[in-house]
Amino acid sequence: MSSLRSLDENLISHIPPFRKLERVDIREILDAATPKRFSAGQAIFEEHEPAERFFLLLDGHVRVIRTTASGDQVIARHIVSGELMGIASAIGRTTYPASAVAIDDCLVLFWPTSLWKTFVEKYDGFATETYKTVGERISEANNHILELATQQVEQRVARALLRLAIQSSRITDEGMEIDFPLTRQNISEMTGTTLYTVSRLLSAWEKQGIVNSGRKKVIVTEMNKLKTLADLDPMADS
Amino acid sequence: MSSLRSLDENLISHIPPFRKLERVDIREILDAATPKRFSAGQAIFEEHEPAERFFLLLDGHVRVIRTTASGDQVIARHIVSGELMGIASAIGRTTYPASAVAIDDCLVLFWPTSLWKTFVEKYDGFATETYKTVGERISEANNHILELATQQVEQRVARALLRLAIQSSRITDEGMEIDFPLTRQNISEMTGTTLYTVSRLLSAWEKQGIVNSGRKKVIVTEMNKLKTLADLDPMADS
DNA sequence: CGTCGTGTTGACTGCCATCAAAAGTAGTGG
DNA sequence: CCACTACTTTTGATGGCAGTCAACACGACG
Repeated sequence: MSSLRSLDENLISHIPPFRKLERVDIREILDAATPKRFSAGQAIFEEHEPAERFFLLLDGHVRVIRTTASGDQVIARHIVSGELMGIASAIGRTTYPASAVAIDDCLVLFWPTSLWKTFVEKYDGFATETYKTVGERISEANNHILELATQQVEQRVARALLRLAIQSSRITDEGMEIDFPLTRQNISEMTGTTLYTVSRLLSAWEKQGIVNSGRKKVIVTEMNKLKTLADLDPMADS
Repeated sequence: MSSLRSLDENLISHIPPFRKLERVDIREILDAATPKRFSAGQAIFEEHEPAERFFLLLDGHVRVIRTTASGDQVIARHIVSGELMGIASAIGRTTYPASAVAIDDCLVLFWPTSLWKTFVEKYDGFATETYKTVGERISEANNHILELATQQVEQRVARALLRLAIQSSRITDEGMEIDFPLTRQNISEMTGTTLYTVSRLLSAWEKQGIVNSGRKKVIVTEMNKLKTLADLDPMADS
């Protein structure tokens, strides 16, 4: 609708960090933003790179990835539309702590990191809201640690799917379908296991009618049963 | 030396978040602080409790613990003298995300959470420095996730000991002795394993002359060998 | 129709959790 | 000073969860 030179204010006016701002402020923020498209598979930023920009994902899905010295990959989180990313500057970092890769075609806005300070000082509520986001991500990370340290693979995979279904799925007549391509390998990288084990679990769950999965696709048909697996499962005699 | 009513300014003047402040400011901050002692084993604050205070550890060691629904405990981190803790307010939380327990006798200062905002606004550099701390803790958490997801128990335990030795040890003629009581169970809770496995590892390492351990005590005698175990260990034929 | 990425399954292995029992170490109070 | 208790540590025996390797099936896409 609007040209690249003049982004529509409604694009971001409802998104938490900007929600409390006046139209004028939003106008200013948008005028300072650069929009950019990324196609599926493209890297938006890379780990260890100087954090010269911070981003807002307007459309699409992004995977946040860390890689070990030995080449193993771990998926730290998924970013969905409306979330900020690459906000290393917020926490005094000068490089990105992880890589971000577009899962499907994405539309993002970005700003130079130098503007972060301005945003925080000038726009009331921006700081508070983004630090709340940071806080939530810390909680997520800590929960992840707790899971990895104390739970079995089955529970971890169940939880990962639950989170994805809640965070980013569309409802079909079959159930909740995770709305971006997701392979067994991806799931294994989210849960610290192998693609083989994930495949076996999904096969088993498919037989029990809990999920319905295919190539790069997972539909959760029975949330409740999946929740049972995710919690202190009383270990059904399956 | 100084009475409780008038804390010495040198107590905190060298600590990062306060380092850049004027003496007057430090005076103000100290006058608003309440000092308190905790004896070994006492809880300083508990998970889920409303975060009414934030703390500065002046002396002693503190363990930050999270507990699962099923009763498993995980040690998230250790706090050493000079660190802030319970800074949930910094990241928009209203409750503590974990419990803090005094490992040995501790001396802390605390302030009501309501002062956080004042500190951030009034004292230049305080915000920047503390957010840097937050950033470091996020990195730690993410590294921990990476380890749990990709490494074997042996490497994780080696890394945990390395970190402790670097972060909080005194040098003796035997080597680097971790300077607070630490049991096999504690180590297992840091690394997502069992006390039995930790015991076996330490026994093996003792035979190889890498560590020297006893009841609630660990001395690292060969940092380099431990580092080898912590990294991509090329799997010696031990 | 061939190729490549993805998914499935079986067979095997091994790391590490679990259980059990005994030995070592502080700290206590008689 | 010693016996007693509680906690911590060690070590062996056993079993199972899940990783690894290999082979094949399936589906998408040019």
